[in-house]
This record gives sequence, C-alpha cells and structure tokens, in this order.
Amino acid sequence: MVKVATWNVNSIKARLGHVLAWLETAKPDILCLQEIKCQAADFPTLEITAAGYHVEILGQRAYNGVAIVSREKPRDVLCGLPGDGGDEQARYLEATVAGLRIAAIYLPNGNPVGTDKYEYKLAWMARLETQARALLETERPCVLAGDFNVAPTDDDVYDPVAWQGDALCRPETRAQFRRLLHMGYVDAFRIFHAEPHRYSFWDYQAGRWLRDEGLRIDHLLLSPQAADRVVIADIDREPRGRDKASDHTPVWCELAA
DNA sequence: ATGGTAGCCTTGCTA
Repeated sequence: MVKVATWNVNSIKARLGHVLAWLETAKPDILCLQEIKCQAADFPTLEITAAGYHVEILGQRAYNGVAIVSREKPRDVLCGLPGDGGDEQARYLEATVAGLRIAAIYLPNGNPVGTDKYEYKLAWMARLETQARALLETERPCVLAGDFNVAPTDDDVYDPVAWQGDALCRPETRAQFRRLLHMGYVDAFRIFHAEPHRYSFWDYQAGRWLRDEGLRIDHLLLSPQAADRVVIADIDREPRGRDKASDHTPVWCELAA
C-alpha cells in the first residue's frame, strides 16, 4: 500500500511541529506540501530527514513554494511547470516515487477576477492541462496532488452564492478544472464520498473553522492507472483544529501495491 | 460589520 497526501501548510517554518506530528501519526509514504514560503536553503530539511523522510524542494522567498516529502528518495525531479520559461513563481514540482509519478501543485489563487492575476491562473491551468496530458500518455500511475484553488462544484462550497464570482468558483475556472477530469483523471475523494460540504480549507477570518464554513480546494487527481489501485481517500480534519493551524488540512489516499 | 486573521518581513502583499 502506498499512502499519498497533500497539505498546504501556509509556511513550513510556522508549521514544522504540526507536519512532524502528522508524519508520525498518519505515516504517509508521500506528502506534497504547498506554500512552504521559504527558499530551499531555509527549509527544515534536517528535521524532516530525522523523521525518516527524503525531501525535494522548489522554494521561493516569502511566497508560494512546494515540496515533496517521501519515504523513498524521489527520482527524475522536474522543477517548475513547463510552458513558460519566464514564470518565476514556485508552484510545481514533479518526481517519481514508489513507482508513481507525483506532481506537487500550488495552483494560483487568481483573485481578484478581472485582473492579470486571474489571467495568470487560467494560463497556468492551460499549461497544467498540457503537462497532465503528457503524463497521461505515459500510461503510468500518476497523482496530481495539491492546492488547486478550485472548488469543483457548489457542493464543495459552504456558501456558493457568496462565492460565485470568486476565482476559486468562476465557471471558467471550473471548466478548465473539468478538462483534467474529462481527459481521464479522477478526483480521489469523490470516488468514496458523495456527500456535499466536505472541506479542506477554512479561512482564518470570521470564525469559518468553528462554523465549519469552508471549501474543498485541495485535491488528489489520479490517472486511470492510479485510480485502478485506490482503496480509500479522505480528508483529515484533525490538524485544522490545532493551535496555530494552517488554514488547510491534509487530503490523502491509499493505493494498493 | 467595507471588517475580520495569518505569515511574510513590508510599512503592504498575498491568501
């Protein structure tokens, strides 16, 4: 069995204790991190290594940043999403681990709509579509794991009306996300959970966590070869309830060997 | 209620 997880930690330095605790209890084989918010040299590599994990990092000062933490050393690492050599933002890291091709994704937020930020989000999603198709054509088991900043349907939002104009929910955003599903990727969580109002993110503001007012924007998208092996997927709400929590919580799945 | 919170390391930006 291979356990794969994704977690937007909103600064690895602020969340190191939480991450070490979760590695200890959840014991994932692969954990994709987003918003590490530091350069690779400032990542707490020693602490992660001491916990029995390898780490690959695509860092950036203050913003963004992704990493792959894994029991087995990642191979054939690809830093950055192909398709725009001028893109400086650290949002994509791909590697082979435990026989799986893993992509750690921090998709742009895109707000406010109507600005270059939203244009960047849609362009980034188009590049992701191209890369996802290339991965699909390898016919290997692939997992696109990350904070997609996309709530796929209104069932994934606590107040769909209030959020309908937001970059995470716009029709263009959802249509571009569905392209990944239509080409053959499967939302691992939705294989096992049909119920609405299951969230992976709750804003820090306005008591959203206490009211369970969140969004499901962190996803594990499985290629057909990976989906054929998935036996369970879920969201672990426990870390979100802790002191000094990230505003996101881990999403995970297990694939049969 | 045009706010509210959190992390970065600015005196605002991003989320």
